[in-house]
Amino acid sequence: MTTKKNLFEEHSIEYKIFENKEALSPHFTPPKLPYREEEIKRVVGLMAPALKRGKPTNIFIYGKTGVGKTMVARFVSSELHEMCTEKQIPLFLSYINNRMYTSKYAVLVKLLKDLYESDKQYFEEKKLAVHESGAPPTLLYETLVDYIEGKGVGVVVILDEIDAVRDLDNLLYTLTRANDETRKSRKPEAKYGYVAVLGISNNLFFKKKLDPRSRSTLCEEEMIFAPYNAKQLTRILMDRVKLGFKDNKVEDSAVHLTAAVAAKEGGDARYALRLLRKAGEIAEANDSKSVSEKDVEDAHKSVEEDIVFESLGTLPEQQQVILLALADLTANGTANLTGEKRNQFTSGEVYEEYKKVSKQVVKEQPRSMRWVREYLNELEMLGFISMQFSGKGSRGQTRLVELGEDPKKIKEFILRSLKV
DNA sequence: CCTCCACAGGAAGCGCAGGAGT
DNA sequence: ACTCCTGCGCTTCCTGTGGAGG
Repeated sequence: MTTKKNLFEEHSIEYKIFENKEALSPHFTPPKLPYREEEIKRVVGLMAPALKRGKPTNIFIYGKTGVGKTMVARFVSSELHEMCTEKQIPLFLSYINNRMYTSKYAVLVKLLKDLYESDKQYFEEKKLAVHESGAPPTLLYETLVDYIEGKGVGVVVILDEIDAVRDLDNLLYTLTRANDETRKSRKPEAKYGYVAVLGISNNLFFKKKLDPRSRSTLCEEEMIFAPYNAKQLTRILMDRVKLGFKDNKVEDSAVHLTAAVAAKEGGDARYALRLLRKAGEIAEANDSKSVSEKDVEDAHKSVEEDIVFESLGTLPEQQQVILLALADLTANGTANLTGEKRNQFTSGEVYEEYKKVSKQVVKEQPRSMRWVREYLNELEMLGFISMQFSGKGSRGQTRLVELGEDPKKIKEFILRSLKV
């Protein structure tokens, strides 16, 4: 006897444990942000001038992943936007994730596109063109200034993961110059306009690389978000449990364990939620009547692997090849004269291995050493490897490269991701 | 002390894709 | 349709640097 199965059948199953799975997703904005009241208050204070048609203070927010930086920024700015709309104060809000827009040029194009989307009418009336890549940068800049001046609109740009912008100095200079220009040329009848920047980063050290002028621009006001501790995470999770799960489907002990694990991982709330969601999925799949500690433990392992694999998979192919080469070196543990296993390799050694792997595994011409050094820097920034200068003991000036994760797993993941 | 090693990272430039201006 | 630009990914060339070797 044939059982006809609809393709969508498994997606139409009613959940027994989840009430609203969305509430556990990283994109969900909860109605309340516990333990961030102070930070919210401060950002509100700094942005408040917008309500009097003044330029908000530029803000730089720093903190590890999953400590609510983006949430606070988006929450406060959308409230501000709401209030401005109510009071009929022109304000434009743009959220840009710099992981996707990694140059001044790309950011400018994105910003203009957003402006166009929100105000097509004005753009067409004034015959301001929307530019795609290829347009001269000065033209992009002029369009931006024209719009701000002509409309007298305040523009608040949230630059998330701002450290990913390669020519950040240049970008900040351009944006602030737009301010000076609109202010200078303001005729009595002209309306007020400005660009305010809210930068977010989880890498404090990048600040040192900025040139002093752009640092003082960006960091007019600096805020540091501390990681959540286990107790705070528990409360955050409890709130979400109420929203995301049916009543009494998550054991208290499971929540506490999740919070404890996430606290140890650096107080990352996003991680905690992901863990809880995975635990819920496991419980759901097992047809359990509630989420238990055991489910959280199981989720811990699989989430850990998911995260590594996901981030590995988004890397450019050549960077994956480099990691593969490094993993090979580390796994084979090329013994030195004294016979001990090494896990650090000079950039030259990595390059030699990379050349081999690139030709053999991916049938491709290896990149030049100069460019591989650039790749290595990127991989370090992303935390896949760590590097330090070879101090004494080594001849010449080089850097020692070390893999951050277990070489066997990296190897397995990359081979899977490259499909070879 | 000087020189050399083994790189680091800046500068210039090249081919390409793709928009602007004509 | 064309020429002129620009950004992007990358190579080539180059100067800088800190310890090792003589």
